[in-house]
Amino acid sequence: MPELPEVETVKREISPYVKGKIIRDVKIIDARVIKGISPREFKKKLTGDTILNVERRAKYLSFKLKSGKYLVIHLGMTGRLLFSPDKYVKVIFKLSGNKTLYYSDLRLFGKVKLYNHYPILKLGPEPLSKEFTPRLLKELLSKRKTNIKSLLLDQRFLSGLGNIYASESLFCAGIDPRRKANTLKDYEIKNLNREIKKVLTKALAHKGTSFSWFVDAEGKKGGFQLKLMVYRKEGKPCPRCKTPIKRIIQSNRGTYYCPRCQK
DNA sequence: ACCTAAACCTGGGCGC
DNA sequence: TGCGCCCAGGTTTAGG
Repeated sequence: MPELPEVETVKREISPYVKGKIIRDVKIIDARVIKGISPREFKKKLTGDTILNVERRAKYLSFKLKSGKYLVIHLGMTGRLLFSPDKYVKVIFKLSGNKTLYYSDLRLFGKVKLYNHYPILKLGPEPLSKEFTPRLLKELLSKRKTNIKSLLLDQRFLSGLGNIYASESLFCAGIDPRRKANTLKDYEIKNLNREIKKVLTKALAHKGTSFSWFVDAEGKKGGFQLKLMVYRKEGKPCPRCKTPIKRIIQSNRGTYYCPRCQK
């Protein structure tokens, strides 16, 4: 489900409601989502602690706790943080002020983990940060021989992009997803850098993309699925030149692109 | 060091 | 209705 814009949307929605709240109780419905420690330990360590704030890094949400610990949640493909339960609730956090936060996850690719200290995650730069410049992108690309699409999905290279926004950014930049990373020209790198920022910013303004799974904490869908150019549009006309959109497989993931517009 | 394929799960949608 | 297949917003691993 969730890439940077979706995770950021969840963060913005839940922050005001969970900040300053005490975790009164933790109920674990399915222990498979809890990583690193036993469900008993998890519940014991968390109960009574206070949530100071919520941050997003890449596709991770981290809850900073008063004790100095960090509760880190990755939504995987179908993870949700909700204020009302759905069919697939796996963990229940009872908070002070009569608020309950539900972690729901159909496919169980998500992760809930408790760190004793600030988590060190092996992640590339944030695409919406000032640090992510054409110059930095050029530097990162220069060492890599793999295709540009797969590289954009690699979180150690650049963090926050997923399958939707990788395809969309490459379309907007007019770059063929099969191109070897180190063969991109300077002007293409500049375009790609700009389009990544543009696509993510726009998606964020629409509160993310919702096909079937993504909803925010209030259960509301995003709106960016109406703005997609190529993603999941195989056979449909390219919005720019009307050539049918193609779907290919790269690193076991579907890639959508226009064979005419993307060189 | 770098790259790819498969594994982890459950469900929706389609053709027959 | 049902079966079998393909598809799905992600990450980690095993192996070349």
